[in-house]
Amino acid sequence: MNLLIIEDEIDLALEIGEFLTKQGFIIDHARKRVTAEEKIFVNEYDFILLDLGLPDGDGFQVLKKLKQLNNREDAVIILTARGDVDDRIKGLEEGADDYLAKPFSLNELLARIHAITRRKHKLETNDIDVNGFKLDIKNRMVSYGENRINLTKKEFEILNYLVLNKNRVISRVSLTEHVWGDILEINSDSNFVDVHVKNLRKKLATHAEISWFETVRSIGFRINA
Amino acid sequence: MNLLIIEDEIDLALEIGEFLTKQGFIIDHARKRVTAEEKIFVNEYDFILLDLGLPDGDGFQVLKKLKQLNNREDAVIILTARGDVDDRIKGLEEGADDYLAKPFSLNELLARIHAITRRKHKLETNDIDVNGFKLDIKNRMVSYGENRINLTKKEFEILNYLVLNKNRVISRVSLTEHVWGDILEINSDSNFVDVHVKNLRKKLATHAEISWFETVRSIGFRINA
DNA sequence: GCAAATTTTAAATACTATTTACTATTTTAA
DNA sequence: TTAAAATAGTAAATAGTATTTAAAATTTGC
Repeated sequence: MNLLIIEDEIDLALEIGEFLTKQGFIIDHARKRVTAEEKIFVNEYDFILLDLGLPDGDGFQVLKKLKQLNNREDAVIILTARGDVDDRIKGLEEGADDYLAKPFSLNELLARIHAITRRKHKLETNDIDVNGFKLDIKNRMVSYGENRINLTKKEFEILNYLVLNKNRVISRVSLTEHVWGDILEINSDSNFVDVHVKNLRKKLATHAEISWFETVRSIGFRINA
Repeated sequence: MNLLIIEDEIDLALEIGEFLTKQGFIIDHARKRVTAEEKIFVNEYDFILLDLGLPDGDGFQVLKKLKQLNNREDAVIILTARGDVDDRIKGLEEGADDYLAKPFSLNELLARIHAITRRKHKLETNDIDVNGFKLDIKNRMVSYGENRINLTKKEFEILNYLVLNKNRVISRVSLTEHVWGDILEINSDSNFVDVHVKNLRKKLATHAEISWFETVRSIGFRINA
């Protein structure tokens, strides 16, 4: 999953970034309103952490611009100063998914992210069952019955993203965007996505039949469940 | 569906072209006003992406010329610089179907294209029912009841174009234009249209009776629904 | 700083879609 | 009724895309 931090306090942004990178997230960072907007127009994010007080404008402006775009599912978490109740209310009214009062613990942030994922995909728990395979999104573990399947970070991220978007064709571009980050910086005439998909499939296939993990020719992949 | 990109930034045009080609679109490209106009006179497009700032003139001129032609249903999406509100309004007044502010994400473009298709054909959703067969235009999937039907790109495009123009006879030339692109570059004494229609019919017919998929002798095909 | 694990690149192979070329069948109209 | 035209069907050649493998580069964990 990819995440954009819109925050001018660089130390804070770096701290969050480092923590979430360890959790397998792909982090992008904008310090100013304009850069944030540029990034949002071009890339799609699973999560956006939005600080309201930016040097060149108001976080709400960014939120408004985002909401004008079509077909976007970026989840927005607003970062406010503690006690600033009005901002929180306004944020939620403008379509943010959650807010977090500064200072907050990184674990709290992570908990919110998982909560939003559950809500967005209508999950009861942090576990998802896909044709007998169990994905534990919180602990980033995959198993089939009693057998643990050791996936690398990229393999897990691919599976995770496809599973959360099951029954939809996910293009290679979109998969790249969410698992590797900013498309503009990626060498697109390589086949690294396919190689990882191959390795992932091989690991899964040792446990069961995986015809539900389809390739959609010339577009991308789809997991049927 | 075919689409003409009128845009002088070659990198942008190529990026859009590559993305939409993967989605099954047939792409044509003009960098200058004059070439764009020539192409419009010769071919009919499902969609035209029109950048306003062209090296040899104004995009509005192209739009005006297009609107003077009769019996045309090309949908026009104007590309403007973000913030240029006057141009958007003028564009819509001059008969454009939508506008898109640069820079934009490719998914946003695709969303607009689908929205226009729905509007143009008065569809409530992205699904069309044709005598029991279900076409999901967004995911490019066809099914009959619970059964998925795997169509190749060309097969899907043929069905899609005929279905969107149901109850009208579509000539081989017109079908060729919209599914294969620029007629001038196509070998017209070949029978590839018929071969694909044959293959498509065969796949559909395994699920149900398809007498509604008619051949109109010496002209083309018609889907009755 | 080294060894192991992971990611990326690159090239070969396998597979699927598209087009061509040809034959068989159907339709039309003299 | 029959010959010409149009369409339907088949199979092989070509083009395009996906999969697999292996090795190089990079990152991670001790």
